[in-house]
Amino acid sequence: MNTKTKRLSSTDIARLAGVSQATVSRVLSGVDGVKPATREKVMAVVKQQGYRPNAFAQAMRTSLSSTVGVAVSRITNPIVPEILEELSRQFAANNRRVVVWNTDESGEESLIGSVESGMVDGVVFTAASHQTRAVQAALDAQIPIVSINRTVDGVDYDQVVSTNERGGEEVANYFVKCGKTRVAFVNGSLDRTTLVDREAGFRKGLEKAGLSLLPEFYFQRAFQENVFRQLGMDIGSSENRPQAIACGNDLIAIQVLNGLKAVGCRVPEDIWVVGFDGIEMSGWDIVDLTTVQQPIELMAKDAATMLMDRIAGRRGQTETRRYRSELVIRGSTGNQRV
Amino acid sequence: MNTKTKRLSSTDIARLAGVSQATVSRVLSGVDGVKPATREKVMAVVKQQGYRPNAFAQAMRTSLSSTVGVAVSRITNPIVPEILEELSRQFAANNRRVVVWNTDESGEESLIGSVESGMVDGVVFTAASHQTRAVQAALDAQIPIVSINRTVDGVDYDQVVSTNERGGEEVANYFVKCGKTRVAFVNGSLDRTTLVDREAGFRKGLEKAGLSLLPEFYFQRAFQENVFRQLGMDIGSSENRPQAIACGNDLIAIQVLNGLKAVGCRVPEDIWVVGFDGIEMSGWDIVDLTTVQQPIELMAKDAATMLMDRIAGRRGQTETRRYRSELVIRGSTGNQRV
DNA sequence: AGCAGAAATGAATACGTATACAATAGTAAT
DNA sequence: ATTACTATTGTATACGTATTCATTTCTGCT
Repeated sequence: MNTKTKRLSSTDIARLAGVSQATVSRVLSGVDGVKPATREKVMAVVKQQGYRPNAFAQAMRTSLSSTVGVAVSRITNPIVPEILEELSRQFAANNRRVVVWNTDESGEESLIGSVESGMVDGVVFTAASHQTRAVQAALDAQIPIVSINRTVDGVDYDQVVSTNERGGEEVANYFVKCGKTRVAFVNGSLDRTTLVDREAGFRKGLEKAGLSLLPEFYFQRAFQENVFRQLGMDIGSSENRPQAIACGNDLIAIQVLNGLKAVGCRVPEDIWVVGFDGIEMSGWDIVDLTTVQQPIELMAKDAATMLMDRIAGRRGQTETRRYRSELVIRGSTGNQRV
Repeated sequence: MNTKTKRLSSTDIARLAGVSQATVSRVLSGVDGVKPATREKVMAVVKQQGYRPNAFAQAMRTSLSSTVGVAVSRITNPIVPEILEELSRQFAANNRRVVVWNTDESGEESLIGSVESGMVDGVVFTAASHQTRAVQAALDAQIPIVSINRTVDGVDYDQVVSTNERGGEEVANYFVKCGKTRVAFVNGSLDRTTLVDREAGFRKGLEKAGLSLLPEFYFQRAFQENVFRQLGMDIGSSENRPQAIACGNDLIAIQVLNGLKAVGCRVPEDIWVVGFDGIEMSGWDIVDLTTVQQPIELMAKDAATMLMDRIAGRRGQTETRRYRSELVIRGSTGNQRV
């Protein structure tokens, strides 16, 4: 326990196996041109000594880190772990480490630092706001990036998006067809393109039906502890409340549900609520939230693949892949189909 | 965009600043003994060129990676992001990168690989099951580790735990004092010490009151999609159901709530439910789950600090820090205080 | 057996940094 | 001005790997 044994190097293995360091390297990197007998002899020593190549020396020599970064914000929004799970699965299956940055606080500095110091071979940006400088840093460092549900004007990179605007429109259509004409929209910070697009689609849908979103029924707040719950309470206890509320994402919708419940406003009897994202939780019996679902696992998988392909130099033009989102009708709108 | 510019090295900076590479290194690592004028001259070039030291070369030279690993399992359990958020905050504030391994699938191999190849300076293990080999790998590699709510017999390392057994006992006492004598316990995989301890405490509490946990009211399942929801449905629709259910953690409890709701069994009127962990969601109005709350942020913060101290060689004996958990009474037990 | 050519291995080197050691410039005291 | 320092900078080297180039060892064939 106290005997601080030094890590073995390929040179040590070479000495023990009676070969040169170059041969050890060749064996471990799996190039051919090594005699099977030699290979076995080396591998025996490697196994016996539990040797692993030093990742940093490898990275320095090859300028490849085998590490990718994932930038997330608000990791406690349940959609983030869902994305992370799939990304981790894909990257782990391809022998890549995953560095996660939570860019809420000082995270962006850390991200930029890692990118600029060559720590990562590529970065996945997930829907988020305060990462514009980091995107620029990655572009400057000529490191491949992919984004999920996130767009920055004026720069082009591979993207995976869902049909956010169309989804918003679909919610509006649904409301209209069900006779809900006094409708509200609750949104978070407008620095996230997903939220902007969803709202735009919703407004467009209303307008196509000859309606419009009344200013007193439009609410925009920065995401903070209990802000949307309070909003739900306000809406639920107001005399002249809307018949239905559409929300920028599921987490907002759930907080609104909390607020409504807190003031005894019943869903769906007194008011309808619709979310956006289709997080797993939305399907729970105790949540039962109608939502616009996006195939988030597929999107994450796609993003991982695109990034790895680009890192390997297997891609040309940047590309934007669009996934169709889908309205899933549940109890928060009385399970009412159109 | 296409001009693949090479990264600059400290040697390049040295040349541009008219000094030696060693001086550049001295300036950037902040050692004293550099004339202020020289320092400024170098820094000017560094700034102008946007130079950042190569992280891998630094790591190789110093054998310090400035990276810590965090091993999690079931990242979609909401307590995990809560822990990750606090850990990220602490580590980012100390200029350390965070590598996250999701050890559900192939994750453990990846973890072991990273540890053995010297990728990380230390590892935080969060409550989990299939990481025993990884713990051993870290110990073998003499890399500092800290665990949160996790114990492996026979090996000693720094730990942060909450009073899991005592919490379980407290739930039993609560049930008994409220006159609930026909009680059930629903647990997940017993390879997690938290779950084992909570169950043990619950049983102990019952026994102290002269009761015992009936075999037909003890349920143990491996965590899988809808397993606990199905269990909730079974319990809720059985003729001879218990008066109250204690669960190994909040996520299990919530799935049980889902199942109960699905079969129209009302909480708390028909049956009580209690969770364990105190995830944020448990306090939501639409969940309103009585639970044993642990100060998870404090625990995560403590774990991060302990790990960094040990990496810096500032710690002696291994230590176990215990945090008091606390029963938080909510609607799933009718808000009934004792 | 001798030889050409292929196959396998070894020797040498570079990656970019931090640091021990050597060398130089600067300073104060005589 | 000379000495004896100290402060500052430069030179050289090592970290552990992958890879180029040179060298040796095998083959098969005559």
